[in-house]
Amino acid sequence: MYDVARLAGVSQTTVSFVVNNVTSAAISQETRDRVWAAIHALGWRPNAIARGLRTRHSQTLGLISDEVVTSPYAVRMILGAQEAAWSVRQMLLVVNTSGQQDIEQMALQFMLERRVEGLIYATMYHHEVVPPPDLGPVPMVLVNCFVADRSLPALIPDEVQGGYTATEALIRRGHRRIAFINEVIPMPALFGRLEGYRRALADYGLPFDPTLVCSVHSNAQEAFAATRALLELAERPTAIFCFNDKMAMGAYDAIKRLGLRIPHDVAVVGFDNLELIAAQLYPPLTTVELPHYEMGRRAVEMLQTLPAGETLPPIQHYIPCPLIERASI
Amino acid sequence: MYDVARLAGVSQTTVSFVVNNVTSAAISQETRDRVWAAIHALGWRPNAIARGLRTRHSQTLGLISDEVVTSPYAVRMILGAQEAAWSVRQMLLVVNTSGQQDIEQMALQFMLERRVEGLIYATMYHHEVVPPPDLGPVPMVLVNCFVADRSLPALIPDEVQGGYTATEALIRRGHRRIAFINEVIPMPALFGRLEGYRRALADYGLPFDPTLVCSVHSNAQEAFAATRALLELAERPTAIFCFNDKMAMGAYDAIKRLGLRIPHDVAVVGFDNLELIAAQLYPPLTTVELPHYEMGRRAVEMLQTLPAGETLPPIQHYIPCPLIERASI
DNA sequence: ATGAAAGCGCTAACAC
DNA sequence: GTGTTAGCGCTTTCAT
Repeated sequence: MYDVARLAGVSQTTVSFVVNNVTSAAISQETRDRVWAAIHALGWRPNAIARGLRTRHSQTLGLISDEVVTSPYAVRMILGAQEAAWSVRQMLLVVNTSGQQDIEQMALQFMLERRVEGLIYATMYHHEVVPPPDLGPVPMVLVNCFVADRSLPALIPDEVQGGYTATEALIRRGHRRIAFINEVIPMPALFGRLEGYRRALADYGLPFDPTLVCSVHSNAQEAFAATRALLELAERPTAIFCFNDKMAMGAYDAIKRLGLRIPHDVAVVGFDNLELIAAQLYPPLTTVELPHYEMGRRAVEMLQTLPAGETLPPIQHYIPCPLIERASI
Repeated sequence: MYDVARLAGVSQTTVSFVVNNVTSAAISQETRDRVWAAIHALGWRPNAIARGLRTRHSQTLGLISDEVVTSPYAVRMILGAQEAAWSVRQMLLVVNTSGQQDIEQMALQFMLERRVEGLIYATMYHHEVVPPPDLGPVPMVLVNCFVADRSLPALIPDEVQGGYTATEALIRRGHRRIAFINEVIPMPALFGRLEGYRRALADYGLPFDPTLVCSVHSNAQEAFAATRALLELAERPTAIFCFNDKMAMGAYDAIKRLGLRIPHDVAVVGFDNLELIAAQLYPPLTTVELPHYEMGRRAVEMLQTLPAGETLPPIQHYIPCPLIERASI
């Protein structure tokens, strides 16, 4: 910067002023031009580290995740966060902990040492977490997870609304016997989607029939068997709501194997909106989207709105899960 | 740090020495303990920004990608890069450009201002690129892409070997009429895999039959049609090598629709190893893996080995694509 | 309209 | 074994 100043025949202060467009001390246009010319001539680039030291702003956000970075389920979360950060000239420091506590702890330390101005703690699937306690002075927001006592702000999918939306879509198409193949491992998604399913049924005056609801592990194979069983029922369902798209994949196989057509004979709706599956299946799968992009985006947005030094209110934000209509209902 | 020093009754230098475990000036164990005690008492944490300014090391690597971050194809690349960086205490600054030149240019500037010590430029699929010219003094390695004149080091999948491996696996199972449903849009993967397919055939003394090779867009639907056509051939193939897993998904549908069984009647091998598809398909798909994790890992590894200030030799590294055996052949 | 000077929090010669 | 001191490259107050 001194070199630039010397070449432009001004003080280093002036260079700083023109680079940062400081308005309080108006520099003449002619001087500005000289300075910029010198900058380009020298190929000088400001040193963000030095600037950060001085301003006490790293312009950096930390993103700690368990597996989310590597899971196709949720990569859009990173995209949302990164694009939002980008729009306010911040950058994202990411580390994936593979679920290991020690890595998580160290990652947090590293980020705090780098003076990140906010932290996002994200998980691959919606569940309860216990993040490291010592966050120092930086605000943290949870994405796709929450702490037991709700003492940290969180952005989580509105599972109930998602289950409701899926079921309602089916009901609106005239289906009255709607099966639900649920996940079997207890998790918020399981309870929430089931609750949404029941509420939709109730709201439309349809009975809740326990024989139409089953629980299996969420993979194509178990869903295949479950679908088969469902379709062998005396009064078989005309529509199946699958806990996720992987299961819908198995359901498709079972339905086709029985010579039935989708959606003519049996309608199917999934959950997750995994492009790779939903769009490639035949017919393309109507499904409910997990709002990963939106959660990532809002996470950094929340971190922005924070008047320096303050802490975010521990609000649990339920983000809606929109229906993505394709051709399976 | 001054506060810590005062509390421990030593100079600030001593604190620095114990924090950084400086061996050149051995501090007595008793002093070390006092210093650490003070550090914990005060909850002090070193400021990596100040340290970076002084040492001129940011301990940071930049990762610029077009879509790779958001594509399930390649998220493992980030994992590989991040884990490797982690093991040498570096962190990753990531930005996804969505393919926009201006974002790319700015991202590069931002990273250079933050004094990243190395750059990784990655793309979603294997193709030629023109990265921004002004890299400043930092080394860059390309991942999953290359520049026309090969003037930048690159890590790319060995498509030829991948195609060869897939075909060979089929040949070893006794297949002699092996179809290949290739991609239609010209790209290295298309040419490489075809080349591998031909070489394997030749090496095993099998004739190359052009009627067994077709080109379609790489989606399930077109692969469905292509497979159908292939299976209606007078002398139909007993095995199909699909350009990618999405296409294998379509091939599965077509084979099953014709009442044929996999792999008994027709064997299938894919490419990409998209867990989501390959493992969920029934039967699970044998496929060739794109070495994303490995490319990410090696990229940061290469950046490490660089004696400060030097530039990486522009070697094009072809990373092998291993066969992932499941149950479709 | 521009410049002098005082740090931001740390590292690393060098001195004792 | 430990302390003194001089920066690293910037921003920003206060003078001029």
